[in-house]
Amino acid sequence: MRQKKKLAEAEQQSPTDTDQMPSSKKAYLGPRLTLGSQRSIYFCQNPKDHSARLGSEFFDQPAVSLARAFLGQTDCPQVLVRRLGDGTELRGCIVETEAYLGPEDEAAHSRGGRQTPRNRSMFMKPGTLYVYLIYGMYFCMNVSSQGDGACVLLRALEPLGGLETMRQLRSTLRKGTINRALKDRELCSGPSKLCQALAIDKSFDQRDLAEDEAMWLERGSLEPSALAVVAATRIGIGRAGEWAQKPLRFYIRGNPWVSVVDKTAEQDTQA
DNA sequence: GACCCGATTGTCT
DNA sequence: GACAATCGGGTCA
Repeated sequence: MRQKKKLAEAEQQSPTDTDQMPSSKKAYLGPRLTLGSQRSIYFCQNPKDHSARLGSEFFDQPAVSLARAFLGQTDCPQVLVRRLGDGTELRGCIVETEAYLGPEDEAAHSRGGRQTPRNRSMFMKPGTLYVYLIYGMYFCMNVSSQGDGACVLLRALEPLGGLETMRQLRSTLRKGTINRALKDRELCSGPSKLCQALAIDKSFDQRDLAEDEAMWLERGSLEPSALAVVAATRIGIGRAGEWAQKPLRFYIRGNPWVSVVDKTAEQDTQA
């Protein structure tokens, strides 16, 4: 497949990264905090390489809890790190997620307890990636959570590092003939956009986010966002009946990298 | 096999 | 806001 070939090429080469952190960040998240002695039970040391990597304990919680934990409901937004074949690291903090609860959830691929080769990773241990192809051309990335067939969809990232590489990956992989330069906020503001920006494809399916060498999660270092998380209905699941109405999408209020803003939900969850 | 649908995105009007 | 793109996976005969 052409797209797969491009991803393979991205693994091999990436441009020199000299980009800075987006300037609009401070406007809504306030000053950065340093980690200092801040540690949680989820914080683990990996002497091999990733000192701030989150371990498997972090992922071992129910889907709703994990979906909120990615956004830093109780501390700060977590950072997804992708290391390409040439050593380039792409970083972005998670600003939007959706929880899929498993067999009971009519919107989940595991509804009714369906277990197929495609969604097998939904039933694997918490922290396992579930990557699938949608509409024949896009990938979506989930992280399995506690609970059989339950997982969390990563919908949007706020890019923190490697923006020029992300821009190149997005421009190369996306559809359309007009090759205008993408704005920062167009890089990772959607489940498939972030997969393109981080060069994530089906080969990541069933990998363990707690152990993988090419991608991991780090404890974020921005200020806590406990009061800024909005709970809204999930996107693109109109046929899921009453489950389509449940507030299982979570995002950081006011964050410009969120894919879809729900003003009604924001009024219902006034900070 | 045949057929239908989709946890999306980008373009056009 | 409408709609096309594009194909793997699920379902059914």
